[in-house]
Amino acid sequence: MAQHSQLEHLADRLHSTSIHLLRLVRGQDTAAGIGPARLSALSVVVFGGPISLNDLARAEQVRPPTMSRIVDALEKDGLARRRVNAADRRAVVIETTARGARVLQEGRKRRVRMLAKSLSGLKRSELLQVERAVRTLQKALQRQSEQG
Amino acid sequence: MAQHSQLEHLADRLHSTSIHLLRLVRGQDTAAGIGPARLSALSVVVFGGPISLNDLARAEQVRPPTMSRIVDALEKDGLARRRVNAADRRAVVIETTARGARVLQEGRKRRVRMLAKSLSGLKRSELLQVERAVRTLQKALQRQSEQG
DNA sequence: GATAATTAATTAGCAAGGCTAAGTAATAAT
DNA sequence: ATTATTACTTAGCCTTGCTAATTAATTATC
Repeated sequence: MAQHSQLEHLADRLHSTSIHLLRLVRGQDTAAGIGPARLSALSVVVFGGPISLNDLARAEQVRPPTMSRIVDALEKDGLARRRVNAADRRAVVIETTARGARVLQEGRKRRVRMLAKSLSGLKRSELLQVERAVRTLQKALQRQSEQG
Repeated sequence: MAQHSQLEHLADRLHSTSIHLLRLVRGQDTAAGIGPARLSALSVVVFGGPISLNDLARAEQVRPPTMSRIVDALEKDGLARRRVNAADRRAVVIETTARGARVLQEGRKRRVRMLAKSLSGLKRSELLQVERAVRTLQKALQRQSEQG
């Protein structure tokens, strides 16, 4: 019972902390003229290389129509481009442009500057603690999304 | 230099972990017929008690018009109600209803069940580690949003 | 006490980003 | 050859963010 209630409380705080963290960086992202969904998708393409629309949607945990529109916007802004997959002409391959890679890095910089301001008050030991916890969480979340 | 790059990496992972965590619970929230913004605002009212619209907007880090519409939706669903502040008749006081408190608890349960599944693979020591990190982060984020 | 300035909330209207359902085109299977 | 499946897009809905402009109440000033 104490176990359950503690876990519930932790889940609540995790949720609320995530919400507030994202609201904090939101201003920076939109200042770049690129929203979080676009930035996140672009990041997958830049770091992971060319990828099909379906795979990108899966990676971002959104439905294909949603990703299709996000890619529309990225293309319109010259941050990514579609290419037909020659081997399977139903499929498209999404790849970044030089501009896309540059904008992504700038977005990261802005974001990290904002978060760094928040984290700068923390002691070295606290930073390490957060780092370890993030690694733990990522592992747990990934396991979850793989299973379903 | 190593410092900066480490901090940048941590910020990136914090950001991405937050996004993925929220996407994970999103399905559960919308299953309750209540979106994340409404749930979060309702939670402030339920746990913090009656509050003015402006203060609620500030607490949720959104603009008053955004909050006004969120409260509209909560009212329409019978989860909260507006009351005129007798002392200052420009202001409204938002308070929860019995149904609001109940729905919030149900939402929490659904969410915690989902997160618990993710966290259930963690050792007790890892849970404590995450708990400490969350507390640290909350402190840091709060300080940030107070300063601006 | 009347007028002006400020404050609290709302309304109107836009954009991003989530969804489902339905359509099109290409490939795979029968 | 026909049928089924697959990849993606289009159309249309909802939520949630914003700014600008409006309304109503309070506070400050003359």
